[in-house]
Amino acid sequence: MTTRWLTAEEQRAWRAYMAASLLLEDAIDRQLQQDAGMPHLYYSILSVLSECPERRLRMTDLAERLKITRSRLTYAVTRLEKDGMLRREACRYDKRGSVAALTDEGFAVLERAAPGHVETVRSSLFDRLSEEQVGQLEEISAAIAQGLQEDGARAAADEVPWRRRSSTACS
Amino acid sequence: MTTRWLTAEEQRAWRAYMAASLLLEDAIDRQLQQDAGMPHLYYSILSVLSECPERRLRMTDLAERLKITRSRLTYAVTRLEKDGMLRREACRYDKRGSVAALTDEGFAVLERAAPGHVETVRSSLFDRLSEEQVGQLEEISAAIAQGLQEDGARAAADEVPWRRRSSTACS
DNA sequence: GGGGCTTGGTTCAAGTTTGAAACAAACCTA
DNA sequence: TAGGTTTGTTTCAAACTTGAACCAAGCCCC
Repeated sequence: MTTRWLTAEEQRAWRAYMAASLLLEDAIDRQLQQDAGMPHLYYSILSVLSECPERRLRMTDLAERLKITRSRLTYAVTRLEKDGMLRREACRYDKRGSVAALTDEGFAVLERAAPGHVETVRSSLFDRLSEEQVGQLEEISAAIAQGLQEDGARAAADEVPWRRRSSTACS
Repeated sequence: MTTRWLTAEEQRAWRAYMAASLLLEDAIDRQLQQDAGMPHLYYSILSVLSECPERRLRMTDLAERLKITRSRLTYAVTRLEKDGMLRREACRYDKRGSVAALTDEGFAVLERAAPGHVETVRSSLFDRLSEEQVGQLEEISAAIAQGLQEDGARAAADEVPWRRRSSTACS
């Protein structure tokens, strides 16, 4: 199969997207590092926890929500725990499991950092977009994310085909 | 000033965007690591060089095009040079300067890796979007990138106001 | 033409990410 | 119920990124 190269328009879109996503992540990381002393991912961990029932969540679920690897999460949680932002607890149902629980201090830090963070997201992103574009961005992003998650699932299911999920024998 | 929190729609867009950009970068990095033995950024360096006159470019210009810090580039170029993908040359006009020049081997590696890379970009991104959405993505990205670059420039100009760029005395 | 700032680039230490390997608990299934 | 697989998490080494500090070489300007 001969390569389906990118059209001129696709190239422009791809390059613009690359530049934008790099610059945006950079701006946000810098702001949070300045004002909260942690990179964006770490802030997101606290943020997700803060919205969970009882402000706690299993490691795997947390990793899944944030779309990061478990090992990356382990490292981040270790640091956040050292800093007192959260605590690791044993899971009551599954002795293998480990649960990250936001501490009061973690919640306080989050509350203090949130306004600055939102302001950065707003001024870097939403202030530059029309209302219509916000909707477009959501749809585009959702389409991409959905596709890639399916891919991931498919790949996981396919790897090492020996006696795999014997669902209604699909040759 | 009270915080302008994100609306429900903005939150959805923001989360979808975050997920998509993480997943996309991951997918691309994984593919390139597999097939070309280097992460996306390193591939991009070769790619940019390959399109320059004489396949060479000054470090600072390269960093500027890729929107990365000089120090990050230095590290990457050092590795790529070790691997024989490019060579560092002295700049003829400016003795401080250093120029990265793509080697034939680097070019060959790039050519070999390009089809797989394009296929990944296509299947992860463009295959999921309508033609209209490609245009929207470009506009959205361009708006964000432009805004953030201006911010960067403004910040650089503002820092340490003592006797700065004495353009037509503003304030 | 000698300070003093700016620019181009690298270096260094500290922090983060990656992927593979290790472990242990849970889940089959013969 | 023992043995083999899967699942949840951590560990480890190697690779990468960050930001501040550094070193030259250019630039200015009195």
